[in-house]
Amino acid sequence: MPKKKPAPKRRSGCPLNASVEMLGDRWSLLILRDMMIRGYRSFNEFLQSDEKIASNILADRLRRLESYGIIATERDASDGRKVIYSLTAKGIDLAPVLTEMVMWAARHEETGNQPLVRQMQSGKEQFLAAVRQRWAKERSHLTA
Amino acid sequence: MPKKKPAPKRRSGCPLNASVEMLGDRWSLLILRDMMIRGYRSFNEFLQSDEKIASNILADRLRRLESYGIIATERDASDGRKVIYSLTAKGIDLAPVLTEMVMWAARHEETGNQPLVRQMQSGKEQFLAAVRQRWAKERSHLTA
DNA sequence: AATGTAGCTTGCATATTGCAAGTGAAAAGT
DNA sequence: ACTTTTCACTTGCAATATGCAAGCTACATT
Repeated sequence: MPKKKPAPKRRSGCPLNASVEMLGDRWSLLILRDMMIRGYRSFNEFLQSDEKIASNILADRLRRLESYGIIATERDASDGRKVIYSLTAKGIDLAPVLTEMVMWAARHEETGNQPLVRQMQSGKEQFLAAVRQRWAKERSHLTA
Repeated sequence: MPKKKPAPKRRSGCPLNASVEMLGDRWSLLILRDMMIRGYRSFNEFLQSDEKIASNILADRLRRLESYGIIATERDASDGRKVIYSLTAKGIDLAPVLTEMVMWAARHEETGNQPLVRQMQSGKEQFLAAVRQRWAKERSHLTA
């Protein structure tokens, strides 16, 4: 368990409010989905995602997510233009939140019946384990 | 399982995007928390909640949540001024989402160490069962 | 050297939010 | 009965956030 932040001034002390202040907007969770499920890691990949986020908003959200410790940025060693965005442990811990949101919408709304949904429904815990494992593998070069 | 809505035009077909379009703002989930966990049912109760939502925003969010079928409204039989807001089945199905968001923040942020958090951590499934049971009880007058 | 690419920033129009005050109908108090 | 409160909002307006198109800078490629 990583150390917790001393919490900036919030509207209330409720943990749900903390989550909402960090993630409660129309883009942050979609960026995290792209990182967690699709393996996106660069600015241009996020830009080209289905929902078509504007580049100024994307830049702002990446900055915010980093300031919360949910994602980390590093420069690409072999290409000085590229920035690599990756999930921190705190970010990967959001997997259960995303999973529940996907399952809820799949259950109550007419959405694309992506393979993702079936994968989640057929075994939530296995799905989460797979996400975590992939994440650990991708990070291995940082801790090695 | 209730019938799904034919989905208004969305930015994408991803179920997570559907969830974010319905719930991705700074207030909706807090209103649902108040209904689900605190048992709030009236406009004034929501207004007085810790985070101090503005009355125009509250009115707008209640309208939106109703339009999505997440909450229902009825007039109070014994007081013609009062409107009673309650969760639908679709709304109560958000309990796992709220739970995961609370547990995530409690784990990674310095938030008030409410009894709620401990209750959730000590047994998520029991907590969810309790919420659902309380909800079923409150609704019994409607289905009787 | 010229062209392309990645990750942004800037300017500006539009939409959303937040604050304070006000409204109308119904209930409670006198 | 009539005055005051309560409840669920609405309105006006300033501040903030969002979205679009274009531009910019540091690399990288040819």
